[in-house]
Amino acid sequence: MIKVSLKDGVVKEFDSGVTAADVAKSLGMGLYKSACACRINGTVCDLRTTINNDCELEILTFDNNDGKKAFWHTTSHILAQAVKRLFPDAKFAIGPAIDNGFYYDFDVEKPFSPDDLEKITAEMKNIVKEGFEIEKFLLPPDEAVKLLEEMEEPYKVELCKEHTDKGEPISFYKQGEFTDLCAGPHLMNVSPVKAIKLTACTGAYWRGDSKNAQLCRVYGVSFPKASQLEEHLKAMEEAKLRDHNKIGRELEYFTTVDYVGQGLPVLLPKGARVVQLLQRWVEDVEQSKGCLLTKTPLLAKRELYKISGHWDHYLDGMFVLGDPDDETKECFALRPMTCPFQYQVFLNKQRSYRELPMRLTETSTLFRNEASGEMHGLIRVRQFTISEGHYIIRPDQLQEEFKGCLELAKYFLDTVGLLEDCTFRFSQWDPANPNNKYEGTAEQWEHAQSAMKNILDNIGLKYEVGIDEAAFYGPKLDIQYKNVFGKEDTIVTIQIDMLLAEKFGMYYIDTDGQKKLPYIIHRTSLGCFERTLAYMLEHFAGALPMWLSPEQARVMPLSENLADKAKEIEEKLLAAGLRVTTDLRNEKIGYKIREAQLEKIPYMLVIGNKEVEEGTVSVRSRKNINLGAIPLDDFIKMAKEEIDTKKKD
RNA sequence: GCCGACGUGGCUCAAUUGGCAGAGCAGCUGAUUUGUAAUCAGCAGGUUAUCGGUUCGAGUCCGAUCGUCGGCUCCA
Repeated sequence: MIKVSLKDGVVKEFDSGVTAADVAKSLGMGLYKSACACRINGTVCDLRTTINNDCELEILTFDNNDGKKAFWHTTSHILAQAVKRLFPDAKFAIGPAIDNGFYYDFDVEKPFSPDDLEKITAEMKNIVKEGFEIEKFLLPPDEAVKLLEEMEEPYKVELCKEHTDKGEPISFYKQGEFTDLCAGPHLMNVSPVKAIKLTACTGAYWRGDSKNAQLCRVYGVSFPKASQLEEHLKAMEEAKLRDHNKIGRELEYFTTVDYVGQGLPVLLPKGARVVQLLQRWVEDVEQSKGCLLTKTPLLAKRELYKISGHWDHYLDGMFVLGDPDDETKECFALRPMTCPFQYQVFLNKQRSYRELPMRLTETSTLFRNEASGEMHGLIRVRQFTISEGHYIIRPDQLQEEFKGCLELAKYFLDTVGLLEDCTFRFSQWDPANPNNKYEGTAEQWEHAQSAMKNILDNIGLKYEVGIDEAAFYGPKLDIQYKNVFGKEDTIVTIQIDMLLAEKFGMYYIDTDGQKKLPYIIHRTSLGCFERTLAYMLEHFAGALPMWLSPEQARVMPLSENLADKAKEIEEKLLAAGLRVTTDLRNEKIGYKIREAQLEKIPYMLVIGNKEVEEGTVSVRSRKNINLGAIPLDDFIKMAKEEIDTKKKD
């Protein structure tokens, strides 16, 4: 007999060799039926896993993330089975579960059309009705390869061969006539997959390398119940209503113009105002924390980028003015990064260790010639302005300065309401990167990365590791944020650079009178203003906090007779430093309110005869709360407090 | 750059198998002088993204370009 520890400390005894599914069944048919996978001593496994020793066991249902993933992974196999039936020539690549569903990559002559996807969905439903049991079997590596070769699945053969040198058996899953190489885990049966939706069909490169063949990737999502699928699709639709690319245009924060160019948004007065407010705030806070503001050129000669390494590593990403290959003529390029420009401030004269840390900061406009398919609203653009900084430090100052950068970024992100949804990624190099992306020696990289790891672990920061996500000169701590579609981008990055100082001959005279190389921390504090604004628009669904609202209050007289009084009130509010307009149009109050609500104006101040007599304003907030008549001075006081405290909603 | 979807007044959308480009909102003009999410009437607004092709005839079919959206790759 073995002892199995279950949830809440319950321990039950079973015969050795019992499966996790048997244990689930013994706990109740309800649990058994809804079980998707299990966790044995912390490892996610199949329910068909046999248990031979004492262990901790958790049964995972669809409510659990790992349970969901098993459910979705099985759905991806059902998708593959349906494709095999309808398109026998399709070759199969990979088909994993992802955060919000699953996908499967196929090599097909012609990408699937929306019509094809409908047919495939119908076939998937048939397969679910056929109710196949899912069986797992193991083969020795050579037999596994042989089977996949017989199945004429070249991609699978390639995947399988990578595991053969370990000598361990290779696992396969089989449902009805369909067999797939797979590590699992999977459901016991296809039947629970009741509600399926194939959401998209796109291109994706084999092994994520654009040099490889492009495959046809089908995305989908599935649920045990139709109602859950409906809820999910509804939630997706609602998320799209917060899309900054939609509301940012509707609310007149920005626009784009075909003949200006892709990735070159035009900030309209409201967008420009918010960016201005953010910039002033960031610059002021940074300087109060010991940063020195710089203003450096937006372009430079090719020679500067040759020193920095950007010419070798980043030429494709730069806007070059002149012929880059004609060495006899001057050639300029718009700057894609601030680093080499800001270093010139340090290089201006000989520096002492006493001057370090030298914390340089700049509101820096950058230009990157991104691939045409990459642009997205304000999140991914070709010209953007970033709160960029380079801290030139002594090696012994690394930990403290790095922590300072992180604290600063967290303060900014928290104040604008985005920190709670951020995640942290420790981006490391990949010594095996095939494109010769990284500068420096393995020793230098190990040194920089272990220094960063120590700092992160000392702080106790929770982070994920991203291999091959580093900058060409050093490791990064990336602060990541997801847009309304679930796509993740970097909002803030803090990087340790032990390489570039030497390239630029940046030395300081240390206490011993010797020239020493400093370390450099590259960091943003609030990231790029356009991107941060985009995320704020999504987070707040367009209703930016009062302190950042381009228009904080709107005065609305009930009739044109009160226009003079309304203007007087507007003047007082403007004098108090509030951003206010007056709606003098000859319209009903309901109409004016409706427009102000749709524009997300924080406060609407209704003025009638009663208010004029009393010296009050009737205050309505955009949260649909009528605050009633308030003395004007009291409203000003209330508004100023909300602004001064940078209240988040 | 690659894969897929898409592009009709400022916005949201119509326009039968290829057969007169239309509506609501917004705008302008006038009336209305208003109490917390849309007052009424009139007027104007279009080389259907651009260029080319097929056709008696193209918003509709074909090709190219530009742009938008979702992925891939890349990246703040």
